[in-house]
Amino acid sequence: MLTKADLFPDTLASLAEQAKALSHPARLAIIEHLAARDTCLCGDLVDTLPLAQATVSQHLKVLKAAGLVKGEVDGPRSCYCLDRDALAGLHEALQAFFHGALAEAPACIPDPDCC
Amino acid sequence: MLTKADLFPDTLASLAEQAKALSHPARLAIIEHLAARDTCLCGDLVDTLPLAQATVSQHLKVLKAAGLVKGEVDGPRSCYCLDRDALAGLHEALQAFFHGALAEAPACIPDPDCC
DNA sequence: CACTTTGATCGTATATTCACGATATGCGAT
DNA sequence: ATCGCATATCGTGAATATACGATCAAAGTG
Repeated sequence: MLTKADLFPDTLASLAEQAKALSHPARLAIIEHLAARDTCLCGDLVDTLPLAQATVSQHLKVLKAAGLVKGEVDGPRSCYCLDRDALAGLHEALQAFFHGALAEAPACIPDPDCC
Repeated sequence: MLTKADLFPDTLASLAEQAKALSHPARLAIIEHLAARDTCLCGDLVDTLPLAQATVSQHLKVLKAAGLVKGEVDGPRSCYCLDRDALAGLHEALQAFFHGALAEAPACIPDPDCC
Protein backbone atom coordinates (compact mmCIF):
# COMPACT_ATOMS: atom_id res chain seq x y z
CA MET A 1 0.00 0.00 0.00
CA LEU A 2 0.87 3.62 0.28
CA THR A 3 0.60 2.32 3.70
CA LYS A 4 1.53 4.91 6.20
CA ALA A 5 0.54 2.27 8.67
CA ASP A 6 4.16 1.31 9.27
CA LEU A 7 4.99 4.77 10.48
CA PHE A 8 3.42 3.98 13.79
CA PRO A 9 4.81 2.31 16.89
CA ASP A 10 4.99 -1.46 16.67
CA THR A 11 2.65 -1.90 19.56
CA LEU A 12 -0.09 -0.06 17.79
CA ALA A 13 0.65 -1.62 14.44
CA SER A 14 0.42 -5.15 15.71
CA LEU A 15 -2.61 -4.47 17.83
CA ALA A 16 -4.30 -2.92 14.82
CA GLU A 17 -3.43 -5.92 12.75
CA GLN A 18 -4.99 -8.34 15.18
CA ALA A 19 -8.00 -6.12 15.59
CA LYS A 20 -8.41 -6.37 11.86
CA ALA A 21 -8.63 -10.13 12.21
CA LEU A 22 -11.61 -9.58 14.48
CA SER A 23 -13.20 -7.06 12.20
CA HIS A 24 -15.46 -9.38 10.28
CA PRO A 25 -18.48 -11.11 11.77
CA ALA A 26 -17.71 -14.30 9.90
CA ARG A 27 -14.36 -14.51 11.61
CA LEU A 28 -15.87 -13.84 15.00
CA ALA A 29 -18.41 -16.54 14.28
CA ILE A 30 -15.62 -18.90 13.34
CA ILE A 31 -13.82 -18.22 16.58
CA GLU A 32 -16.97 -18.80 18.55
CA HIS A 33 -17.63 -22.00 16.72
CA LEU A 34 -14.12 -23.28 17.22
CA ALA A 35 -14.40 -22.41 20.87
CA ALA A 36 -17.62 -24.34 21.24
CA ARG A 37 -16.51 -27.57 19.64
CA ASP A 38 -13.06 -27.41 20.84
CA THR A 39 -11.84 -29.16 17.79
CA CYS A 40 -13.53 -28.81 14.49
CA LEU A 41 -13.21 -29.31 10.80
CA CYS A 42 -13.78 -26.82 8.10
CA GLY A 43 -16.83 -28.60 6.76
CA ASP A 44 -18.70 -27.86 9.95
CA LEU A 45 -18.01 -24.23 9.46
CA VAL A 46 -19.21 -24.18 5.89
CA ASP A 47 -22.47 -25.75 7.00
CA THR A 48 -22.82 -23.31 9.84
CA LEU A 49 -21.93 -20.10 8.08
CA PRO A 50 -23.90 -18.51 5.27
CA LEU A 51 -20.82 -18.45 3.10
CA ALA A 52 -19.32 -20.45 0.29
CA GLN A 53 -16.60 -22.94 1.02
CA ALA A 54 -13.95 -20.84 -0.69
CA THR A 55 -14.88 -17.83 1.38
CA VAL A 56 -14.73 -19.72 4.65
CA SER A 57 -11.35 -21.04 3.71
CA GLN A 58 -10.19 -17.51 3.06
CA HIS A 59 -11.39 -16.25 6.42
CA LEU A 60 -9.64 -19.16 8.08
CA LYS A 61 -6.48 -18.15 6.30
CA VAL A 62 -6.77 -14.65 7.72
CA LEU A 63 -7.24 -16.00 11.20
CA LYS A 64 -4.33 -18.33 10.75
CA ALA A 65 -2.18 -15.46 9.48
CA ALA A 66 -3.12 -13.45 12.55
CA GLY A 67 -2.02 -16.42 14.63
CA LEU A 68 -5.36 -16.82 16.33
CA VAL A 69 -6.12 -20.19 14.85
CA LYS A 70 -4.02 -23.24 14.24
CA GLY A 71 -4.79 -25.69 11.51
CA GLU A 72 -3.52 -29.08 10.62
CA VAL A 73 -4.24 -31.16 7.61
CA ASP A 74 -5.45 -34.50 8.81
CA GLY A 75 -6.00 -36.84 5.96
CA PRO A 76 -8.77 -35.78 3.60
CA ARG A 77 -10.03 -33.24 6.05
CA SER A 78 -8.29 -30.52 7.91
CA CYS A 79 -8.66 -29.63 11.45
CA TYR A 80 -8.70 -26.18 12.89
CA CYS A 81 -8.62 -25.10 16.43
CA LEU A 82 -8.12 -21.95 18.41
CA ASP A 83 -4.73 -20.89 19.57
CA ARG A 84 -5.93 -20.09 23.01
CA ASP A 85 -2.60 -18.67 24.04
CA ALA A 86 -2.59 -16.21 21.17
CA LEU A 87 -6.16 -15.31 21.87
CA ALA A 88 -5.33 -14.71 25.49
CA GLY A 89 -2.38 -12.60 24.41
CA LEU A 90 -4.56 -10.46 22.22
CA HIS A 91 -7.01 -10.15 25.02
CA GLU A 92 -4.28 -8.88 27.26
CA ALA A 93 -2.99 -6.43 24.69
CA LEU A 94 -6.46 -5.02 24.24
CA GLN A 95 -6.93 -4.86 27.94
CA ALA A 96 -3.71 -2.92 28.33
CA PHE A 97 -4.72 -0.54 25.60
CA PHE A 98 -8.14 0.10 27.04
CA HIS A 99 -6.80 0.38 30.52
CA GLY A 100 -4.33 2.98 29.39
CA ALA A 101 -6.92 4.92 27.48
CA LEU A 102 -9.61 4.81 30.11
CA ALA A 103 -7.45 5.49 33.10
CA GLU A 104 -5.35 8.39 32.00
CA ALA A 105 -7.70 11.19 32.82
CA PRO A 106 -10.95 11.47 34.70
CA ALA A 107 -13.08 13.23 32.12
CA CYS A 108 -13.13 16.41 30.13
CA ILE A 109 -12.93 18.61 33.17
CA PRO A 110 -10.72 21.42 31.91
CA ASP A 111 -13.10 22.44 29.21
CA PRO A 112 -16.69 21.61 30.06
CA ASP A 113 -18.11 23.30 26.97
CA CYS A 114 -16.18 21.01 24.82
CA CYS A 115 -17.70 17.59 25.19
CA MET B 1 -21.27 -4.48 -0.66
CA LEU B 2 -22.37 -7.94 -1.47
CA THR B 3 -21.97 -7.81 2.19
CA LYS B 4 -22.85 -11.10 3.66
CA ALA B 5 -21.82 -9.44 6.84
CA ASP B 6 -25.45 -8.76 7.75
CA LEU B 7 -26.27 -12.41 7.74
CA PHE B 8 -24.65 -12.77 11.11
CA PRO B 9 -26.01 -12.23 14.61
CA ASP B 10 -26.17 -8.60 15.65
CA THR B 11 -23.79 -9.13 18.51
CA LEU B 12 -21.07 -10.31 16.21
CA ALA B 13 -21.84 -7.73 13.56
CA SER B 14 -21.57 -4.81 15.90
CA LEU B 15 -18.53 -6.15 17.66
CA ALA B 16 -16.87 -6.65 14.30
CA GLU B 17 -17.75 -3.13 13.31
CA GLN B 18 -16.16 -1.66 16.38
CA ALA B 19 -13.14 -3.87 16.01
CA LYS B 20 -12.79 -2.43 12.55
CA ALA B 21 -12.56 1.02 14.08
CA LEU B 22 -9.55 -0.23 16.03
CA SER B 23 -7.99 -1.86 13.03
CA HIS B 24 -5.76 0.97 11.94
CA PRO B 25 -2.74 2.15 13.89
CA ALA B 26 -3.52 5.78 13.17
CA ARG B 27 -6.85 5.40 14.89
CA LEU B 28 -5.31 3.67 17.87
CA ALA B 29 -2.78 6.48 18.06
CA ILE B 30 -5.58 9.02 17.95
CA ILE B 31 -7.35 7.29 20.82
CA GLU B 32 -4.16 7.20 22.84
CA HIS B 33 -3.51 10.82 22.15
CA LEU B 34 -7.00 11.88 23.11
CA ALA B 35 -6.68 9.84 26.25
CA ALA B 36 -3.41 11.47 27.21
CA ARG B 37 -4.46 15.06 26.91
CA ASP B 38 -7.76 14.44 28.49
CA THR B 39 -8.92 17.76 27.34
CA CYS B 40 -10.24 17.10 23.95
CA LEU B 41 -7.72 17.85 21.36
CA CYS B 42 -8.29 19.39 18.03
CA GLY B 43 -5.90 19.62 15.18
CA ASP B 44 -2.58 19.08 16.80
CA LEU B 45 -3.35 15.49 16.10
CA VAL B 46 -2.26 16.48 12.66
CA ASP B 47 1.06 17.65 14.06
CA THR B 48 1.48 14.47 16.02
CA LEU B 49 0.59 11.96 13.37
CA PRO B 50 2.57 11.36 10.20
CA LEU B 51 -0.50 11.96 8.12
CA ALA B 52 -2.05 14.75 6.14
CA GLN B 53 -4.81 16.81 7.64
CA ALA B 54 -7.41 15.36 5.33
CA THR B 55 -6.44 11.85 6.31
CA VAL B 56 -6.57 12.56 10.02
CA SER B 57 -9.97 14.12 9.59
CA GLN B 58 -11.13 10.99 7.83
CA HIS B 59 -9.88 8.71 10.58
CA LEU B 60 -11.63 10.89 13.11
CA LYS B 61 -14.79 10.50 11.12
CA VAL B 62 -14.47 6.73 11.33
CA LEU B 63 -13.98 6.87 15.07
CA LYS B 64 -16.92 9.20 15.42
CA ALA B 65 -19.05 6.88 13.30
CA ALA B 66 -18.08 3.99 15.55
CA GLY B 67 -19.16 6.11 18.49
CA LEU B 68 -15.82 5.94 20.22
CA VAL B 69 -15.09 9.62 19.90
CA LYS B 70 -17.21 12.69 20.31
CA GLY B 71 -16.52 15.89 18.44
CA GLU B 72 -17.82 19.39 18.71
CA VAL B 73 -17.17 22.33 16.52
CA ASP B 74 -15.91 25.13 18.69
CA GLY B 75 -15.44 28.20 16.62
CA PRO B 76 -12.81 27.87 13.98
CA ARG B 77 -11.39 24.77 15.56
CA SER B 78 -13.10 21.56 16.40
CA CYS B 79 -12.61 19.66 19.48
CA TYR B 80 -12.58 15.93 19.95
CA CYS B 81 -12.58 13.78 22.95
CA LEU B 82 -13.02 10.15 23.82
CA ASP B 83 -16.39 8.77 24.59
CA ARG B 84 -15.15 6.90 27.58
CA ASP B 85 -18.46 5.21 28.14
CA ALA B 86 -18.51 3.82 24.64
CA LEU B 87 -14.93 2.75 24.94
CA ALA B 88 -15.71 1.01 28.20
CA GLY B 89 -18.67 -0.65 26.53
CA LEU B 90 -16.52 -1.95 23.74
CA HIS B 91 -14.01 -3.16 26.26
CA GLU B 92 -16.71 -5.09 28.00
CA ALA B 93 -18.06 -6.57 24.80
CA LEU B 94 -14.60 -7.74 23.85
CA GLN B 95 -14.08 -9.11 27.29
CA ALA B 96 -17.29 -11.07 27.08
CA PHE B 97 -16.33 -12.42 23.70
CA PHE B 98 -12.89 -13.50 24.80
CA HIS B 99 -14.17 -14.91 28.01
CA GLY B 100 -16.68 -17.00 26.13
CA ALA B 101 -14.12 -18.20 23.65
CA LEU B 102 -11.41 -18.98 26.12
CA ALA B 103 -13.53 -20.64 28.71
CA GLU B 104 -15.69 -23.00 26.74
CA ALA B 105 -13.38 -25.95 26.48
CA PRO B 106 -10.22 -26.93 28.28
CA ALA B 107 -7.99 -27.86 25.38
CA CYS B 108 -7.98 -30.24 22.46
CA ILE B 109 -8.51 -33.27 24.61
CA PRO B 110 -10.78 -35.29 22.33
CA ASP B 111 -8.27 -35.36 19.53
CA PRO B 112 -4.70 -34.97 20.70
CA ASP B 113 -3.20 -35.42 17.24
CA CYS B 114 -5.05 -32.43 16.10
CA CYS B 115 -3.50 -29.43 17.72
C1' DC C 1 -15.23 43.71 4.50
C1' DA C 2 -10.87 41.23 3.16
C1' DC C 3 -7.77 37.76 5.32
C1' DT C 4 -6.16 34.06 7.90
C1' DT C 5 -6.81 30.01 10.43
C1' DT C 6 -8.93 25.53 11.17
C1' DG C 7 -11.11 21.81 9.90
C1' DA C 8 -14.51 19.26 6.79
C1' DT C 9 -15.50 17.53 2.40
C1' DC C 10 -14.77 16.29 -2.61
C1' DG C 11 -12.42 14.02 -6.13
C1' DT C 12 -9.29 10.76 -7.24
C1' DA C 13 -5.67 7.14 -7.30
C1' DT C 14 -4.28 3.00 -5.45
C1' DA C 15 -4.53 -0.96 -2.33
C1' DT C 16 -7.08 -4.15 0.12
C1' DT C 17 -11.07 -6.84 1.38
C1' DC C 18 -14.90 -9.81 0.47
C1' DA C 19 -17.13 -13.16 -2.08
C1' DC C 20 -17.48 -16.79 -5.25
C1' DG C 21 -16.98 -20.11 -9.18
C1' DA C 22 -13.62 -22.92 -11.11
C1' DT C 23 -9.90 -25.61 -10.62
C1' DA C 24 -6.17 -28.08 -8.21
C1' DT C 25 -4.56 -31.10 -4.50
C1' DG C 26 -4.44 -34.88 -1.12
C1' DC C 27 -6.08 -38.88 0.46
C1' DG C 28 -9.05 -42.83 1.45
C1' DA C 29 -11.94 -46.14 -0.78
C1' DT C 30 -13.12 -48.90 -4.76
C1' DA D 1 -5.12 -46.43 -11.27
C1' DT D 2 -9.48 -44.20 -10.62
C1' DC D 3 -13.23 -42.07 -8.14
C1' DG D 4 -15.01 -39.02 -4.96
C1' DC D 5 -14.78 -36.20 -0.83
C1' DA D 6 -12.90 -32.25 1.83
C1' DT D 7 -10.10 -28.22 1.37
C1' DA D 8 -7.01 -25.06 -0.64
C1' DT D 9 -5.82 -21.97 -4.11
C1' DC D 10 -6.50 -19.14 -8.37
C1' DG D 11 -8.73 -15.65 -10.91
C1' DT D 12 -11.98 -12.27 -10.97
C1' DG D 13 -15.40 -8.63 -9.90
C1' DA D 14 -17.30 -5.44 -6.84
C1' DA D 15 -17.12 -2.84 -2.64
C1' DT D 16 -14.19 -0.45 0.93
C1' DA D 17 -10.33 1.54 2.83
C1' DT D 18 -6.34 4.53 2.78
C1' DA D 19 -4.13 8.65 1.50
C1' DC D 20 -3.76 13.17 -0.22
C1' DG D 21 -4.26 17.59 -2.84
C1' DA D 22 -7.64 20.91 -3.68
C1' DT D 23 -11.40 23.24 -2.32
C1' DC D 24 -15.16 24.86 0.68
C1' DA D 25 -17.35 26.75 5.10
C1' DA D 26 -17.12 29.04 9.55
C1' DA D 27 -15.35 32.23 12.63
C1' DG D 28 -12.07 35.37 14.64
C1' DT D 29 -8.73 39.37 13.36
C1' DG D 30 -7.15 43.51 11.18
